[in-house]
Amino acid sequence: MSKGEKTRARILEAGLKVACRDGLGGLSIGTLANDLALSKSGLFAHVGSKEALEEAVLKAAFDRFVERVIAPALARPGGVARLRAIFDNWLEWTAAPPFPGGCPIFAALHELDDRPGPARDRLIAAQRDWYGTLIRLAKRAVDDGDFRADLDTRQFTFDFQAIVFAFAHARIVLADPAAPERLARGGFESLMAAARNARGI
Amino acid sequence: MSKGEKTRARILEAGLKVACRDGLGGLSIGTLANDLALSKSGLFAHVGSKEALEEAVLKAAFDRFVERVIAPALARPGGVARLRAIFDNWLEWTAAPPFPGGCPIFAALHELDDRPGPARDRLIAAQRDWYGTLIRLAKRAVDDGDFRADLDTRQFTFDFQAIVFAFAHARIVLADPAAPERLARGGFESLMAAARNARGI
DNA sequence: TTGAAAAAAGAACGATCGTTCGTTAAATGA
DNA sequence: TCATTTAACGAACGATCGTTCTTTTTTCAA
Repeated sequence: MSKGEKTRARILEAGLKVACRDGLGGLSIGTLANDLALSKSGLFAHVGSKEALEEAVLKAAFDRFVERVIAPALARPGGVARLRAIFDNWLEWTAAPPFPGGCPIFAALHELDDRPGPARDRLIAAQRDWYGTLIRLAKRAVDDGDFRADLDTRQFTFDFQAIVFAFAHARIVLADPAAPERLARGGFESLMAAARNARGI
Repeated sequence: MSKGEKTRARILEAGLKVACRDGLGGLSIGTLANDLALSKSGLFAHVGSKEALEEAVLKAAFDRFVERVIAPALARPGGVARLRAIFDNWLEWTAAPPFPGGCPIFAALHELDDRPGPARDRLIAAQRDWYGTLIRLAKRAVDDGDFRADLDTRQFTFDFQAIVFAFAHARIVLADPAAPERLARGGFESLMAAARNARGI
């Protein structure tokens, strides 16, 4: 790893931190350079442009999400076990993202949803992949015989995601710090129970 | 209505439009003044400061939400009818907020969640009120005899909100434009069915 | 119609933004 | 060790940011 690559990694790490707290729009080449004890132009040379920096930071967020949420879950056997692991990991990711401040991907989604361009396209494509992954896992659970054969896997995925989004919201809003997780797990178990095969699992 | 009041109303309307598209952070006194064919200083005199402008625009968003989502629903009789009306209105609000670009309140929540201050406090307080309103309506539905007596109204409210959040997300992400509403209504009917009194309604 | 009050304009401020350029310092491979 | 590539710096740019003044125009009531 050359010096340049090392510096770039430091930049993306610091950028991810800022993005968690203030979103992609909160990124500033000047303040980022200050944080890293670099000159503005020195940092600029590494990233090429503000837009490229935003994209690189977003990609770093994706990589982290895969590493923390998806990959460990896919190591589990079977659809249900993987779905449960994803739920756990996702909740933890939401409660404690790479850096304090909230999920950077979720923040980017709200920042880019009305700013057409390649960054938005890439982000939406990634979200569709995510949808697809969850649907595939639900189908797998059906094939495993753990979920009902007539389960609407799209609806299941929608409801699955809904719980996590509401969890993220409740964490910000509700006064009782234990409530969000309790509510999210309550909703999740109901969802799983409703999806279960009649014979139970 | 004096001239000043009229101009201020125009400012807030235009500000709300910008906030829907780019969030509160996207507000700029300069560009806002340009849009309204005003001078920067002329507009500034009306709002006092950037922060005050953000707060005023956020308040305008709240007022609009009450007007479009809450008030019409509270005109209905009984807890269930009001919950159904709120769901319908909220979905429509999410799909077509005052101006194109997404719910300004939701966007503000993500912008302010890590920026302590009176604006954040007011926003969170409003969200708690909203939670409280939904819980109260669910209790009302229990009292009406339409919902199960042992219903966990907090869990119901959590699940209720979850569906709308997932709807907002799906609208941005999913390719099929009809899918989000279909999924949201599917989830909602399941939720209502599970909450219903055994005797049915 | 006149005169006070309110509204809007205009110019300038310090700061920060992303970006470009030319130059210096450091790392790297032969 | 030396030559060359790479990394980082420093200064400056035009633009925009929120804000503060002073001045001009408009509104509105007596």
